[in-house]
Amino acid sequence: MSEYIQVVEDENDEPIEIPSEPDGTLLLSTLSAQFPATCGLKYRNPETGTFRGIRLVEGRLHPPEGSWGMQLYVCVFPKAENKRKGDEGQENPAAKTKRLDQAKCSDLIVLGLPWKTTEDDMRKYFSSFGELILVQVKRDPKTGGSKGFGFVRFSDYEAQKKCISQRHLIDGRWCDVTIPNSKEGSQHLMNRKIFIGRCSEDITAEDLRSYFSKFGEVVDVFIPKPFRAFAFCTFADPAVAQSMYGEDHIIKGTSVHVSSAAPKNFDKPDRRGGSGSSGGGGFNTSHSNYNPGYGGQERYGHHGNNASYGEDMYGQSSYGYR
DNA sequence: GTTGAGCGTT
Repeated sequence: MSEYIQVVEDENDEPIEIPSEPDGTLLLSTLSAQFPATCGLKYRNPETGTFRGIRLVEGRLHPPEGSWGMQLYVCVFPKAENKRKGDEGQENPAAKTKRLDQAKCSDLIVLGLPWKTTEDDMRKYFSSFGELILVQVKRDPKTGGSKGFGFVRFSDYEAQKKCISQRHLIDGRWCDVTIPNSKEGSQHLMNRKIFIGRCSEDITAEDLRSYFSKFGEVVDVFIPKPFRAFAFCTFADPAVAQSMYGEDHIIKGTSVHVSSAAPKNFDKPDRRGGSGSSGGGGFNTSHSNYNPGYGGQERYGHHGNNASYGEDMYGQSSYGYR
């Protein structure tokens, strides 16, 4: 049964009521719609006053005793920066302010631009979100050809938030906008996406699109070539993606398994030495290592595809490489 | 055969 759950970011805040799903679980996406960047919930054990963590499985938070009740739940945020061991005891009120202070605009990377898109095109498109103070298309210095990505920066943080919260149809291709090299950024991109495992080779991108469109608007399908028995499907709405995590589906007679799309580059498990925290603040989590050895030279060859589908079939070319 | 692809000459 669906119910409303009282949630606060900080124990002293006024609660916001968040709806659970019909099965009683709370989608992390529902929670993060009200509390961006939150990664979980905790509540105080009434008997001891100690915080208890809420179980999180496949994007769903599970009620502690079968029901959420009138209990107050407190958001948990990733990575308590600034906190040395032993400091845990005091929740200083500055903590919240600190997070708010981070709400500054940063450069945003625009991934997946059509080769033909120019800075003027980008400016035209993105200015609808707010005032732009940077627009760039990255090009090969020799050929002058676009590298298929660029950067924008807004002056208004609300514009930035809006912009990174959705996919963008630019000159006929779906593009992602996110914080460069940041874990937050990649998480953002992942939560609209499902990983489809156990695919058979006869399942085409077209099959996946038409099948998953039953559940919500599909904005992208990706099948690695050569065949590797998995695929990705991106929905316009993160809630659609997250509601499917953990499910099995039959497509063309094959049982495929849907789970969350993990970032390609996972953080190294061991971080040693002082984290090189730049004093500047902002979203500078510099710990994503992006595949240094990869050349990506195919991108410059040609646009012809040995993939199954033409680039214009859906107005985008996720079916080829690129 | 269950985790792609793209990250900035300033």
